[in-house]
Amino acid sequence: MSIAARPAARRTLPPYARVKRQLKSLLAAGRWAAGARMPSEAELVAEFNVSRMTVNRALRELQSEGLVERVQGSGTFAAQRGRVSARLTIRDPHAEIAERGRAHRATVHVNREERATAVLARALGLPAGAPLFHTLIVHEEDGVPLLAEDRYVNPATVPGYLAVDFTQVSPTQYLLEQVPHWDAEYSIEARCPSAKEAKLLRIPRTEPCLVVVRRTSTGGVPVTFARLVHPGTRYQLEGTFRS
Amino acid sequence: MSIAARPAARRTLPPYARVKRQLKSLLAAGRWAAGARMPSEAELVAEFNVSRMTVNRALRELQSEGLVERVQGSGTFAAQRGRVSARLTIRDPHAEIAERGRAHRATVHVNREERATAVLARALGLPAGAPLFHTLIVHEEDGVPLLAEDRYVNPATVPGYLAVDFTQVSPTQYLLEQVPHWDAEYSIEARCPSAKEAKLLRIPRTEPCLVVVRRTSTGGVPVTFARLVHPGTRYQLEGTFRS
DNA sequence: AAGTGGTCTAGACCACTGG
DNA sequence: CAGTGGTCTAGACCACTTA
Repeated sequence: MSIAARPAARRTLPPYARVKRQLKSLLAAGRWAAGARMPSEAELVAEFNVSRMTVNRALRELQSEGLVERVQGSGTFAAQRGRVSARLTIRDPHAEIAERGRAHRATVHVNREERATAVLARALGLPAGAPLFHTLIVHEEDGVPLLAEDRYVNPATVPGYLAVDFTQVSPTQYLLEQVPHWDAEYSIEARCPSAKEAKLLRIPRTEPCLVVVRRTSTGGVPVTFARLVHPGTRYQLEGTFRS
Repeated sequence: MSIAARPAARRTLPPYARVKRQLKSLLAAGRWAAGARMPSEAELVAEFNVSRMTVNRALRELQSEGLVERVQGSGTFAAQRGRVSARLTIRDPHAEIAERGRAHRATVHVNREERATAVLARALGLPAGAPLFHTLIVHEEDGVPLLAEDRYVNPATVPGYLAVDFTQVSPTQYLLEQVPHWDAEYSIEARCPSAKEAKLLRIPRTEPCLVVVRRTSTGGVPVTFARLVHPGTRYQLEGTFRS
């Protein structure tokens, strides 16, 4: 046998991956219009000669990547085209800084109960004027401010929130422990900081910041609404994806 | 039977979800240190009285959410704590704008072959001075610039790239069709635009921009290196996640 | 009622890791 | 070598949608 036969390439793709790859190619090539119905699991079973669990896995993963939508009892549908789903990892600031071997310090600027303004009430699904918890914490790495974390919390879901010592435990970490299962929506944008934020972060008002606005809920009940402001020169989000 | 028994709550969670939830809670509570070994599939099978496929699914999903790492032949290990995995959807600008019912226009400012600088050569895994394709395209929505897309492409992977009419087909769309299976790394940061970018986007140099830098490869071969600059006031990224 | 996806199972074979 | 994860299968039951 020639030693040059197969340098280091992987053998054959496993069946579920082959199904996935084929469907991905067809989706990318526009085989189905957005929203159009795709072959059923049974049809794919016949076409690829694999078991239903195998095509099911392929389709489930395509769904989790946002490439198809599936509706029980109805079918599998092509998602909007030209869409790439990426995974973004959001770290707890304390853990992230500690991992780099730097010193993390959190300064608590606000930690109190307030009454919900109309906007906040809507974001947290509470009546206007309802009590809610508010914290404003600045995280520093080796004395350099990296993040201003302005957060509102629904008291009903995390009653002990205000009693936590946030110089020791970050809100993210505490909330992850208290409410392990979330749904969230977030948006990321570039903005100049408000005057207050600039002062807290000790940057000029003209310095671009990465602003992450996040709203989380658990089982349909809103939990927290947070605005995370990172100085653009000191911080960036990173991620990977596969398509 | 009382009709008030169960208003609208969902029934019992399916077994794989219960396994997942339990492990998530324990992970969040710090039951295993980062990198520590977690119970094997066989142990979880015994503990939860489910089949191996069921715990396998739970663990696979936790892995895809970045909460555990799995090594064949070795075991399942807790990932770093305080980590939340989010899904970010990156849309093709043409499709995104069209979907809003707005007019999309792409202006091609650069479309040529160039020689790789040292930095670009490294990013694309080419020797310095190697030829590569360069496009610089500005996307407008109803006449307002939304994105400056500065992209370098490895000619070996997409030889026909320069011949495409990018006023009709966006690079993203074309590349998705040509190279359906990617790996990518990206970073997101807030920056002021360069003088050239400010001019292209018709914004002041002081306006914060969301800058996405993305490097993609297929099967280990680099394909493209892109810098996407969005005016902060006109664009934001959005996403969802579940934990 | 028929079709579709959601899920579970019991057993199986393989590849890889570790001692 | 034993233990671990990676994957497949054939059949099953259920819930939901559609007609």
